[in-house]
Amino acid sequence: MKLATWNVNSIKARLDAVTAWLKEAAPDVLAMQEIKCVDDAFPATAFEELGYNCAVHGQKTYNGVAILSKRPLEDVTPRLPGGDGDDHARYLEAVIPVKHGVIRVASIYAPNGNPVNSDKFPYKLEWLERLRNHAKKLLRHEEPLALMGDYNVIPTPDDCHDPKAWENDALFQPQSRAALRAIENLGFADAFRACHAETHQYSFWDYQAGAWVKDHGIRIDHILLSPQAADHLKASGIDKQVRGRDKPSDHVPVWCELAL
DNA sequence: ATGCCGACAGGATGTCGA
Repeated sequence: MKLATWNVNSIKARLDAVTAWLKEAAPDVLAMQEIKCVDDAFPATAFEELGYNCAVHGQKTYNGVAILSKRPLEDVTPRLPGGDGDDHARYLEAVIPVKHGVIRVASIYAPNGNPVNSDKFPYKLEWLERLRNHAKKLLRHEEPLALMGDYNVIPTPDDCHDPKAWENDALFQPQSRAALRAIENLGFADAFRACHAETHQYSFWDYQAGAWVKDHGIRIDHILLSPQAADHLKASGIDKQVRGRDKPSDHVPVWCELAL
């Protein structure tokens, strides 16, 4: 089965781009982030017409995550445990039946965290720690699990064009990178990195300063696979051509293929 | 330099993203 994640930067503004990509890429599951709409405004019908079931955890104007799946979505659960008073819609989890058992998937939109000297940065780090705690519990199921989304973390200097340009940014702080590594170190594989040794492969290019034309990107959208999922990993990729189309999101789809 | 672009809410322009 083919799994994908895509920060669409408003599903309302991106509906045509998303349906076009779904038709050509035909993923079994798509985790979306930054849908920027409430549940009732989510264009579920357009996806149902393409054969997808929808699970939505929306929010007005900001954030919002969703999961599309050709197979049924069961045990749909929004929100990470903990974080009293955190009302951001940044996490959605579901269980999907497969041939022999299930796969559990999550759509993740981690906080940006800028500027570093504001309370947004500790919120980012606390959120990633909540994700780590939850991921640790999920691993106890010893089942295929894919934590997919916009982690807002550049893992290494080789995952951006110019590390100097990012050294003061929340996405590249040592604490942010350590928080992502702490999740991976529980036993997750970065699907793209597991399949590709080449560096400077990006999933985001800023709208500003000609970042796309100059290939000044960063790799911040990741698919983390539990051992039971990674054992079936066949391929992974980044559909960067999508960034060159009309009215693009600033992120592109990242996908992986599992023999499940 | 903290903007450049783009989406949103609302009805001008400030907030947010990364």
